[in-house]
Amino acid sequence: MAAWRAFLMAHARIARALEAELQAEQGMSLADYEVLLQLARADERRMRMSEIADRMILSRSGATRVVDRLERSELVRRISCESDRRGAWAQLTDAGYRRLRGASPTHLRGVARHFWDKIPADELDRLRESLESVAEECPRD
Amino acid sequence: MAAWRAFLMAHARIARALEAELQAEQGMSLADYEVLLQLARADERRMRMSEIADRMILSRSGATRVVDRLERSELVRRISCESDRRGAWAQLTDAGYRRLRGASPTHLRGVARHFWDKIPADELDRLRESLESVAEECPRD
DNA sequence: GGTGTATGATTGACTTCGCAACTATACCAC
DNA sequence: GTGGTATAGTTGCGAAGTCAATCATACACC
Repeated sequence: MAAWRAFLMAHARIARALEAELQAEQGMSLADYEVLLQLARADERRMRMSEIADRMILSRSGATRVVDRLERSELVRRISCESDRRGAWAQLTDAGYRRLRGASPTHLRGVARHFWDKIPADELDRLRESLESVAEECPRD
Repeated sequence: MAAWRAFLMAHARIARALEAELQAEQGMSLADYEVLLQLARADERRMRMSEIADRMILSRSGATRVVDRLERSELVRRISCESDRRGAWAQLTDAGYRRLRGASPTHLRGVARHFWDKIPADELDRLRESLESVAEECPRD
């Protein structure tokens, strides 16, 4: 049980610290950052709404609202899907890409300081494996 | 970086699953459960508001509101502090204790199924150590 | 003892997110 | 094609949490 509490504790503290740093230095939320990052890595820098929801572990309405916000800041644009007219793509704009690149040093430094650096390298790898298997087998909705 | 993403992923999925199960079977949120649990373990089953905020990694106003909710359900009562009249205790009521005991099997089963059981016992221990050190050294506000 | 600052808790305004309901489109069966 | 069901996304509403401001009390210093 101690491991579980440590897990919750670590998550809460790190997430809060990263959020605060990103907000202070870059005026961006962690959620927004993560979405921009996923989009930047995606093919043609675009993803379907539901894909965003899945990767972010967000409800579908949650995805709608994140993209709403990002679209208002012109970091992302919506493109309706040709092949399935119910669907929509969210695509990273150039401004969005620049914004992401601008913010990433802050984020990477934060993750390093609060997470990587505290964990021995060999343990980091085992930890990744364990957590991946935990996430993998967890009910997907 | 993969370790960090796995960490986020695992947290999001497990927390969501536990929340859903607890809500479905016991009509209780995870946040409320955790507060009741901390209170049950505390001396005289009571804690100061700010202590609750710290342990839950919540803002002070957040703590006020959780206790508001629990007080409305009569699972907790507020007692003004004798020695520092600005302060307040939140104390678990008997009903609150029964509610906690009623809900704990659901929660424990969930943590076991989604977390413990997926991680080899020896790794679980190393993981706890790593995460504790991570949480420990994280800026406390 | 009076003044100034720090601290515990609460409140109001706001943001974010989930659920349930809804719309629009796709797909399947006949 | 028509009807029924499933899926993609959005929207209204409510729940929960934050920040900044506020109030009351404590504490320190002169």
